Amino acid sequence: MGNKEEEIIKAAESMVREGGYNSFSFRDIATAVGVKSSSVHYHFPTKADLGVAVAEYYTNKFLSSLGDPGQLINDGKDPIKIYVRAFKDALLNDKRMCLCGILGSEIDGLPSKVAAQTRIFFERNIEWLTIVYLSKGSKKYAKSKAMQTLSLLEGAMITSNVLTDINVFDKVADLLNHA
Amino acid sequence: MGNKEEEIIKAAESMVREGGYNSFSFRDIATAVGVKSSSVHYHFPTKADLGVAVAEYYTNKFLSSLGDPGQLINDGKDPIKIYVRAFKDALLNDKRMCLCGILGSEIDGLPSKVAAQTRIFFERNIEWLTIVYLSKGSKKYAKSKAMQTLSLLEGAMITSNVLTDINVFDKVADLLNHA
DNA sequence: GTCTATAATTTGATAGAC
DNA sequence: GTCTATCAAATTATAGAC
Repeated sequence: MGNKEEEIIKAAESMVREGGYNSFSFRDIATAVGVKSSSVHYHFPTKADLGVAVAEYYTNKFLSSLGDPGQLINDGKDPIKIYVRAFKDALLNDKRMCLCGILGSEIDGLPSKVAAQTRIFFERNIEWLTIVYLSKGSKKYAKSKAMQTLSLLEGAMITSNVLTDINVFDKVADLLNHA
Repeated sequence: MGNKEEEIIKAAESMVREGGYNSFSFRDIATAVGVKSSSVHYHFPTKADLGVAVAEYYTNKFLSSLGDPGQLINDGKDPIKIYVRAFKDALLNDKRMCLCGILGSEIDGLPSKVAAQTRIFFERNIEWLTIVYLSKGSKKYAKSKAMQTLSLLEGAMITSNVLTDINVFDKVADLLNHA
């Protein structure tokens, strides 16, 4: 991936996470990275292409930050703690929603290929969590637990953001310690 | 509220819930209710005005559908069951996200008065749930539990919508029965 | 209250020079 | 790869007739 491509994707990530897929234009992106909008179109022909690239970039970044669940378990670490921390970091460092949480909430209005890529974020996260819960012994409900954890944290980010109180995230996430 | 105003608000509600605040235009609304866009501006001078009205309308509709929590408790009903059911109804009947879940995820990109009205939805829902959890005896954690329940259900709607599987909602909401 | 007309700006996108 | 120039369509919004 060229340097400019990554710059564009990062600018777009920030803008989607601030106000959603329809909240920014190619000109906004161009200004942010110091080129003209036609140059952005050179790298990403359509807005949907850019949307797909951003969702894919974010998904890979997020999942690789988690590490391999099997490895974490072998190392005696608590993968759920790490998972919760990853969401909180997104909220703390970037002071923003989860990219795929926003895209997910808007999914019925997205171009189909952006919607498809958004779905992949959810599927890969559920896979990751399912492996963890399987290792904890809940054979039958591992996938349900995975979906609960993901949903709770997406919701926690929204509520925390709406109430502009970072402590809300911790209070909500604490449910995972008592379930 | 005039009849046309309500028609406009309902059309806008549907469109926001499909793709967010920036996914529709005054012309879209006008076409949907059979008038010209200038007529929509007559009722709601700016888009932010319409956004506020929609968020307020949705909040009142949702909370009055729940009923009074004290009354429900007195009647020996389970308010949490009713609360979960209200979210599921929104998903089932309208086949759409929670309006304020979408607006909440986009909140940093919304006009400030729309953001403020969105915040009110969250606050009023937390108040409602806090009354319920206080009655169940958890004095210290009632508000935290309220925020957990609201967040879980908002997340459940997103995940269920993204995976286009209504059963996901039930599986996620089931966490409330084991916490 | 709704219409026609229109303004001013923004949008996603393309053609072609350098 | 980036630029200038440009396009057609869409956007929010207003003025004024009916």
